Amino acid sequence: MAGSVNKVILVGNLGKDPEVRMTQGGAKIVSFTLATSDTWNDRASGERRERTEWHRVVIFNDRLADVAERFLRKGRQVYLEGSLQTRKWTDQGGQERFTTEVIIDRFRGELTLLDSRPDGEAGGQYGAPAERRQAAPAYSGNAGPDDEIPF
Amino acid sequence: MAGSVNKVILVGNLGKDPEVRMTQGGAKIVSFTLATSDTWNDRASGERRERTEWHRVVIFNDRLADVAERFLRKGRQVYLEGSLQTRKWTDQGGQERFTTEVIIDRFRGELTLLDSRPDGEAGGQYGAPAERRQAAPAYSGNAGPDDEIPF
Amino acid sequence: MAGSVNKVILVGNLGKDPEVRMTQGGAKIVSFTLATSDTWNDRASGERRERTEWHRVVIFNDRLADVAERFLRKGRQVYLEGSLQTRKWTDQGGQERFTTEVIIDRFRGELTLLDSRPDGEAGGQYGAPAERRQAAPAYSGNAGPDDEIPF
Amino acid sequence: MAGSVNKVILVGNLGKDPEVRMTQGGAKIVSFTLATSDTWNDRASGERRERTEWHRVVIFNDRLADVAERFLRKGRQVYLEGSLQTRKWTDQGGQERFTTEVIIDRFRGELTLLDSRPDGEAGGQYGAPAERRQAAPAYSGNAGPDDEIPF
DNA sequence: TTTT
DNA sequence: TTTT
Repeated sequence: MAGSVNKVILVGNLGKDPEVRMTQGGAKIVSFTLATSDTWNDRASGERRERTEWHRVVIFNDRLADVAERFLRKGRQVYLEGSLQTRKWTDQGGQERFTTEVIIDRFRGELTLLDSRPDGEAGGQYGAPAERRQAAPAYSGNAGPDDEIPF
Repeated sequence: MAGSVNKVILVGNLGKDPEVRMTQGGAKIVSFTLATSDTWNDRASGERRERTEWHRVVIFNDRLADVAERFLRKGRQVYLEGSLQTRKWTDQGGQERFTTEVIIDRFRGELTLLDSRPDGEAGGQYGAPAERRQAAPAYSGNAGPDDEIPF
Repeated sequence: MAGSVNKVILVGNLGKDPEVRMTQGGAKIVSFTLATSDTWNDRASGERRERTEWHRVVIFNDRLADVAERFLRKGRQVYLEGSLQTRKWTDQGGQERFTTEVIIDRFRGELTLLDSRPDGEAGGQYGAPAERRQAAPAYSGNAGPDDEIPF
Repeated sequence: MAGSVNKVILVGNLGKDPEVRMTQGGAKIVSFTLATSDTWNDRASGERRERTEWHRVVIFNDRLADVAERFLRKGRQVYLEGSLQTRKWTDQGGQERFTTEVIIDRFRGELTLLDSRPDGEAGGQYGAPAERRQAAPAYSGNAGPDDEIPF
């Protein structure tokens, strides 16, 4: 392959609080769904139409998994970069299924919180835990190692 | 929605010649699969690993559908931008299935051919039709209207 | 040229209200500066460092120039895509100078407002004019033509 | 800053072989100019117009600086991601000048070679050194640390 | 000049 | 399931 690029850029809002799970090896994996929305005027009717797209995001990168666990909550707006990956799995009936996810792993991906909320007004609006209320609410980072992350 | 972004950027190679179909309304739809590839050294074994990801791309934009039909062929390397869309369909057994595609439509998307081949050396390498051999082999365009496309 | 890509993606805040000017031909041109910021821990001292980068953005696209004029104000957070262009000019001393700008023109570019403010709480925070207070505060659009813009 | 993004994506060709220099601290810095090109039909005359844009790229990331030094040559086509940075300097007359560059540093950036050339046909076309002729000609990497780079 |  |  003469060089390839597989990149997704999303700005959207979390549909729910993220799910956190640990691998047997002790690595943290955080996943959530992110909504993006398009609105347009229908050509025929002139009516305003809207379509919401739901994206499944999975973070394998240890550091960004930590950040996601601490700062991401239902409703929060986020900018992220990841790559597309389609995973095969078998359903209860033994049928092959495919699920496409946006992956942030140790190689690639970024996560930036966009709608920082000052302490006072956060008001549990996003179910923010203690950490978020105390920490700087805006975070930005890429998939690099600890000492190379600008925050 | 306080502003959202849904963007995919891919550089890869077509797995097959594109498929062209027409809607009842006479619009052209072109679809193809695009391969991207990652290679890395496994942390444990140190072995070189490779993973190819296949992306399903669908072009609803009339102009870019034309370009894709004329210039894209199996193996050809392309840069493209589109947006993610997951479509629900029902399989033969009546089961709901989901397929995620990269959409280039009248609103958004770009297509740029990267591996232009001068006439002499094309040699049918990509099954290029007459048009491609005669036309300028590198094309770039976005999803805008006819007179706004830079080519 | 075998296909090329020239794309800038920025999320930042306007340093001032945008400037609007008209060409002799009656086209509207809107320009502003956008701040992006990086923070990181210095490797040697461990101190937290910050650097703000200022980007000069110029919108030649009629539709997005209108949107920018109506909705963008000092402090507002925006996502945008454009392309890089370096312009030569001559200073008062007759010396050649170069300025690099992020261009949104009739061919390419996008503009999405990220920090929509409901009427009630906008509070003149961004000097929002009457239009903004009345209109839907979140806007998203690309450089396409009128009837192809999703808003 | 409530989260910001400063990203440039370019696909273009090197204008010259890259320049390599070392800092006093022993870090390698590689810089080059990259051409991107737009062609369009003029609205008034209908004539085909072309404009080439030159981008100044500077790589501070050790690993990618190595890759650039070894594999990049005049004419080579590359995909890269970096961030915009405007640097102030003083010319011989004591006047302040500004230069905008695309930076790939230890925090952010990617570099992917697009026009891989098999050994046989490279033919010194890009002044490829011994390494390039022997090594896998397609390379892709991001700004992460050694053991996290997929190649 | 923004923002946190 | 988000958001406006």
